Amino acid sequence: MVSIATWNINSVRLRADQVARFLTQEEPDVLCLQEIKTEEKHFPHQVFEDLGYTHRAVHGQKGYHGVATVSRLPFRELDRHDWQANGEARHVGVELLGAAQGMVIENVYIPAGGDIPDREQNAKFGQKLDFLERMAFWADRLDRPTLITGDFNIAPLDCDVYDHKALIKVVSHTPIEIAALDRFRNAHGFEDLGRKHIPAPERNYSWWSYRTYWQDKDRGRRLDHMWASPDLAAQSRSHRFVEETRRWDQPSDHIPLVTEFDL
Amino acid sequence: MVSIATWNINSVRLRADQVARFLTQEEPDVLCLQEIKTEEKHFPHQVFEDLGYTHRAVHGQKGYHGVATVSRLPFRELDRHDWQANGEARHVGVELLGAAQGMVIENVYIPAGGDIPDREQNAKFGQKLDFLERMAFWADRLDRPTLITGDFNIAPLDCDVYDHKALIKVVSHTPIEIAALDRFRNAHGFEDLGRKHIPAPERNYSWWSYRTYWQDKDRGRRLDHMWASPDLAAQSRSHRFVEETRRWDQPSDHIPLVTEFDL
DNA sequence: GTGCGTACGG
DNA sequence: CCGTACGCAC
Repeated sequence: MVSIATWNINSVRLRADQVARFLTQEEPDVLCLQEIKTEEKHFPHQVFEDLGYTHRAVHGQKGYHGVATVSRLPFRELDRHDWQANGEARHVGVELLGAAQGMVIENVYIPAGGDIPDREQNAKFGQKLDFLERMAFWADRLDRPTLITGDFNIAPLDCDVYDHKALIKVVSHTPIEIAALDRFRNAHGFEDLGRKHIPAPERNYSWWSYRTYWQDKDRGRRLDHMWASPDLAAQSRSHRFVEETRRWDQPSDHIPLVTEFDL
Repeated sequence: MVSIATWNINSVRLRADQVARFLTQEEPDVLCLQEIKTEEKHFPHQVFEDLGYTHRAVHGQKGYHGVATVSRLPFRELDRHDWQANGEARHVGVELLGAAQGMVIENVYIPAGGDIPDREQNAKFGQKLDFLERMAFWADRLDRPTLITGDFNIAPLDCDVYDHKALIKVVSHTPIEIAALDRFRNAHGFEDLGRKHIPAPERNYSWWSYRTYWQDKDRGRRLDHMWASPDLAAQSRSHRFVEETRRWDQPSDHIPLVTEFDL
């Protein structure tokens, strides 16, 4: 049994203790972090080292974005794709060794895309769509059991947001983004583990805006995902979202997801 | 018995809980704060109100400087001098009413003066000297029992710094500043209560640089003072500096002083 | 709302 | 080193 977690931590330095608490409590074999918001030289390596997460691939940059994959199983780092070719740190890929030999874990932070869902008016939205197209091109050539996980910044299903009709024109839930995400998924035939294990239309949010935190309206969206190649998906045994982190002090706006695989 | 305290708090909002802890523990009748670093509209009034400090004179500004005098004895606010005439909030004066009728408490935050002790090269140093000259002119006309207290940003005696020879050219301990401070003191005949009660050359520091905090060299300076008119000084019964606040979490770089008067 | 960079003052 | 303000991104 191998368990893999993902969490957009929104600053790994500020929340190093929360990450430690999560790792101690959930004991995943691998944790994929997004928005670490630091260069590797300031990554809190010791916190992970002390908890047995001695294998780490940190792809960081100053202030924004940044991803890291930490593991207590040995792995080999494969690549760091820059699908926008703009130098942003949004991906790191590793291949597990040992017990889970051969499993590839792609950790990605897809661009948020700005506020206006129109590439003429908003270059960031165009970049998000282009990023997804390039990911689709890349996925088409994948030929190994792959888990791609992270913050996709898209809530694809109607039931992935608290109000489908209200959000259909809001970046993260527009038809054009969802179509681009679908092309990417179909390019490899990924299976959406979130909805394999928690079937639609069940509530399954992973993100809540800080701006409406104080309200208790539960205005969530499912922006974080774990997608697996068909053969690997068949080996997934459980999947859960760890919502209690939201109730910790100064929480991230995202919660972690954890999947267990029979391998 | 009336007890008066002074503390450069270095942000009263960030350290409102530390101020509350200090007030609960030491129970001074009056506390003079400097570097509150906030406009009055964001001053944590309720914290003081809840502890019985229902009389407050807050002279704040956005981001920098700012002084406040809080009291559980009634007082009347007298004035807010702007000796630099540059709009900075560096002084507030009050007159105690009731039990301690007639005692005037002048709360002041003298400019730090920049890094270079030369008014040709460093305008801030000139402003500090000018500020002191204007205070001397003002002090010459005082005719009531007055306590002037706060962060004077000058360590006048050789024993008021950890290394007299090393600091003689460092702003806060240069002969020209000390001479200006002496003129101010002599203009009214103030008595330095810190050295009345803790005679030179006894260790008596009130400030340590954040830059050398991690060292434990005790590189302190006596920058905070309580000076009294001769008649009032004769009524002072005890004086102490409350160094334990330095060991609290995220401490101010200054510690509080407390004086008790027999009146 | 909450994070980080930068700039400024100490 | 440690505060605040501001701008930017999400």
